[in-house]
Amino acid sequence: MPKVGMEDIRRKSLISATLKTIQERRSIDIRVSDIARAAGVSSGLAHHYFGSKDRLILAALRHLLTDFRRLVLRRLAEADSPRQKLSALIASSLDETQFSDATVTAWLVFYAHAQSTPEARNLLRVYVRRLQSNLCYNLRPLVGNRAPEIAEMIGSLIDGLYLRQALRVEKADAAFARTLIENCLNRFLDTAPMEGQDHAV
Amino acid sequence: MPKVGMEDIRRKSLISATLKTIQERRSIDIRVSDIARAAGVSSGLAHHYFGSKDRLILAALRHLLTDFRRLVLRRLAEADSPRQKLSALIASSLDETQFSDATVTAWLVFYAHAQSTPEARNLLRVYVRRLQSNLCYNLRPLVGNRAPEIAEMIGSLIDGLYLRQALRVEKADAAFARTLIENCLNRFLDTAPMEGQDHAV
DNA sequence: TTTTTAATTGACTGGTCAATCAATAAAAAA
DNA sequence: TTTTTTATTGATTGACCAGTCAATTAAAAA
Repeated sequence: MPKVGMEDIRRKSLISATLKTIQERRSIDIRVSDIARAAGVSSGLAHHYFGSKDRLILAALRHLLTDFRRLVLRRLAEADSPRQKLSALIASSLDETQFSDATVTAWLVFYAHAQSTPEARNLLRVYVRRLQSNLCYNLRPLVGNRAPEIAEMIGSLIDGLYLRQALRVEKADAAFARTLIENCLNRFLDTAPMEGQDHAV
Repeated sequence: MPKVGMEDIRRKSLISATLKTIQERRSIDIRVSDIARAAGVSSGLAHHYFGSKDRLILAALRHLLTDFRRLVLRRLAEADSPRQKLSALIASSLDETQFSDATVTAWLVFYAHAQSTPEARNLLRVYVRRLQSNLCYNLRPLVGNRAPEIAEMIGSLIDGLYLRQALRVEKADAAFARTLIENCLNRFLDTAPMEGQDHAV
């Protein structure tokens, strides 16, 4: 039933069906046929467009990351000062949709998947590094050369809150998580020496 | 070849073979026959003693958790003051062996596995809750009713540092991670009001 | 209209693996 | 010694599933 230009539509719907299936099954151990059914097509078509299950899964990860990046950029654009940009970075990681059960589950599943899949690992590493350098860049005017350490702290806090959110039955509120990080950050800003260092890190 | 009392030996060696296999493959997607080979027995024997792959994997998780708990208790016993106990809790999570590539990988793999396996999830939740209440209990004399918030922060930091360690190629030093958390904690101790609250959390 | 070409299906193949089971071996108990 | 009991194996079964392929449909191009 070929209406030309279906490819793009199918690819997109297969990719979101993949995410949806991973989220519902709470695992990466899913069948291509399930994904295809969720997208309303045959399993053959999934292979036709993506070649293999692995590549389809990578495409889904890439999609998750791109979505997130879009969110970050949008929020960053609305912020003026470094301090506001820091809040924008925190807020985009811990915005209500990102901190939802489905999204958090997907992240965790992909993180684990990346352990045994070099290409997934690289994709995630890029994302981590980008967040890290964003944080660092905006921290520098505020805390000088303690920026890398504090960036690492904030980044770890975000990831840790995700991990714990994934495990919780009664999901925590995204606002709670944001406040927690902001509080922590403020502690370092209030009293932090503008330049000059104390402990090596 | 029955020398009586083999059961205990086999169970133990199958459990550590399971952990080892998960760590080597960096995945929970492993074959019973691989585990058995690593333990030097047939795959039939693994089923004989554990009934199913699932139960063997749960036993491995339980073993990881018990090992960790033993470490925590040992370190706690050596600490006298609440402040020292906090450091003991941090140090046991981020001790050199716990922060090693193999261990960190196993944790991440199990965390993801727990998303789709209720029994694994419960085991991990118990571990998180126990750490949390330990932290909280020892924070209370130092920071009053901000204890829960700060405990959540430290717990999240630990988990986040694990997650990032798992992703890194050049593994970070455990001492670096400990220092980072101690620095953060100190910020809250130095200036924290003994009682009395500011923001709701 | 005829031909080409993109889209799509679902049956099929081949490989993989968890779990079972009947058989065997030898220590321990009688 | 004979019998029982425990330990152990590896071949086998049955289910599952990724990926392939030949066939079909209908839009688009000629």
